[in-house]
Amino acid sequence: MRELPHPPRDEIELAAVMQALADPVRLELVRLMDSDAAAPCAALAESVGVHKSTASHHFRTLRESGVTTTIVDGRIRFVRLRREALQERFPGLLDAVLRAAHANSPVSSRP
Amino acid sequence: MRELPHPPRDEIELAAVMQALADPVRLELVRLMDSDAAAPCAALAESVGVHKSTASHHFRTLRESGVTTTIVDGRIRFVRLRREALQERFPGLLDAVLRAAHANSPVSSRP
DNA sequence: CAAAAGGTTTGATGGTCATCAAACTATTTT
DNA sequence: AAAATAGTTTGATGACCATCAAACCTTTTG
Repeated sequence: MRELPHPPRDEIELAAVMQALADPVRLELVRLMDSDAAAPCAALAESVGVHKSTASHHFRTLRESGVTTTIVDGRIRFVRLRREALQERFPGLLDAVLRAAHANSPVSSRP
Repeated sequence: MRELPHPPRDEIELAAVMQALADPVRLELVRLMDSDAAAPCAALAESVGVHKSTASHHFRTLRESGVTTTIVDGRIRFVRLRREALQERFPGLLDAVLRAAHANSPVSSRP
């Protein structure tokens, strides 16, 4: 059970976070992470419908920007949002983005 | 005194706004707009130190994403943040970004 | 009218990025 | 030991983007 490297809280950069959250696929991934806090990468990747190498790239971008942290358990990776770190570094930002992301693609409107 | 076209409030897209705010130069521009609500484009462009055609491109990106509105007065353009529209569409998002941008910038501590 | 001022538009250029496929690594299961 | 699982890495490709320079447009000023 080890953790993949990510930037310390005080070195998280605004432009990098904004960049990470500016892609539709990554926006959808963080929306899913917000709803299901402990989904493995594979499940998330399948939900958004991209190739696994593409998903891997997106998870790396999110992690290196400081948005997520990744925990390796055997051959499975769990990704979760760095809520407290982001709240301390950029208060209200993640909450506002998540709220907007949920409003933009409501789960309840699925047939 | 006419206004350049921009997307109506309900058609502003999250990914487009995030994209617009993911560039360091545009982030600096909106930070300046937050501090000085009525600066003409030329002054802002000079503050961030880019070529005027580059500045023009950035102002267009901000306007077309829904972040700003532009008013033409003679040969001068005034750009301002669409605060109410953004607050209604994505509550708290612009505030959080502006707060983060000000905190990140060593120049002045508050608007 | 001519010149200046404030921007926009149009290339051209270099860089970054999202995507997929294929090969690879590491762990677990059979 | 072999196969399956979960992902990463490494190209390759095509798209988009930030930048500047030069020409252009519109409005104001001399």
